[in-house]
Amino acid sequence: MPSPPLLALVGPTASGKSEAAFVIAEELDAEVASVDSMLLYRGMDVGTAKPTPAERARVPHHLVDIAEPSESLSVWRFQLLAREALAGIASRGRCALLVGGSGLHFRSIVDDLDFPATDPSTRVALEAEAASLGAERMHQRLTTLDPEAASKIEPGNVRRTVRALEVAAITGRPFSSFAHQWGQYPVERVRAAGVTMPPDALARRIAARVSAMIDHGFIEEVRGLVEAGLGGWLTSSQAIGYAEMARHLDGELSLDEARAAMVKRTRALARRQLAWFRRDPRIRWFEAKEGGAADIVGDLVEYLSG
RNA sequence: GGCCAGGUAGCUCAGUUGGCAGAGCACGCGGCUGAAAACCGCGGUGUCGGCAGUUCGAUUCUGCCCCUGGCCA
Repeated sequence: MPSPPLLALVGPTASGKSEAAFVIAEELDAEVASVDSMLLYRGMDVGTAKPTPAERARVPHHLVDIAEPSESLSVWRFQLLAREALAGIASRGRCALLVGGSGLHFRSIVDDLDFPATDPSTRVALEAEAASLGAERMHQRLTTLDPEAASKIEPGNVRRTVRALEVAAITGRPFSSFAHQWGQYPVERVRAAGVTMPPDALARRIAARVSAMIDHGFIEEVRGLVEAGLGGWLTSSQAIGYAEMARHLDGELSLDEARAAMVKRTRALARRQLAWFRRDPRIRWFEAKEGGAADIVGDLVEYLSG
């Protein structure tokens, strides 16, 4: 890890992180490394509230627009690319400002998580088994193979159960043996500021942002992506708004229903993001009001510049 | 004004032959290592419209009142 600690600005979606990040990065002469699982995809701009090219020309942004929506960029690959990006920033003698709300991606950068390998054919076989046997039977099998992992994964969670079985099958090691660092949060690695906001203020910002997206070409953006093949189990097709708007274009949902679903999912996302970051003891929290993180940028700069 | 239907959780409603009120959604909380904006789990938050009456006990039965919707004037 680079000797000046990594700087980070985290928090729930719609809290104004990106906006504040420009100012902070300029103040601190930093480059932004996005920690966002959806900003990775090219062409998904409006619905992800991606900083515009003009904004990104002002301050260099990394880990944005590095994959096609038709591919799924896993956390594992994100970690590799993030390390490259960070090395590049360090080689320029600048410091990196991590900005985003994807908790696992954040930890993949600051905590050197060791993601065990995957194998498509093993995965497919296990998924087929799970489909016929059911989640509980797979979970029972995991209990005999890796009791520790099984105790942490809910019996109804097929996806994680299958993944744990897959890891055991390919690596010969129990899935749980890869999670050693999970409960550790090395403080020296990162200086992180977190943005919170009163729940009702955040809810209003989310509703306003969803409406603004729809007014600024989101429907056209999704139409184009669907025509280009977005759909199925692609990561990109599960992004909030894209799934709902595709259904609207299919005539399954009215525009108002799609809008309401977007707001609902975004609020649920914000809650989960907060739950994720809340227990990271490294994060120093700053409460913003209706105006979002931009209004408290002075405090953020002061803390991050240490 | 008359007749009918209804008033129970933030919303839509169920229910109690009279015995501490319950579903879905919303909301809150939690978990998380190669799909993570994914995936999974936990939690009922309440003057049962108001005031009287009957009763050991009323959200439930009775009376009056208030409110909402529909139909008729």
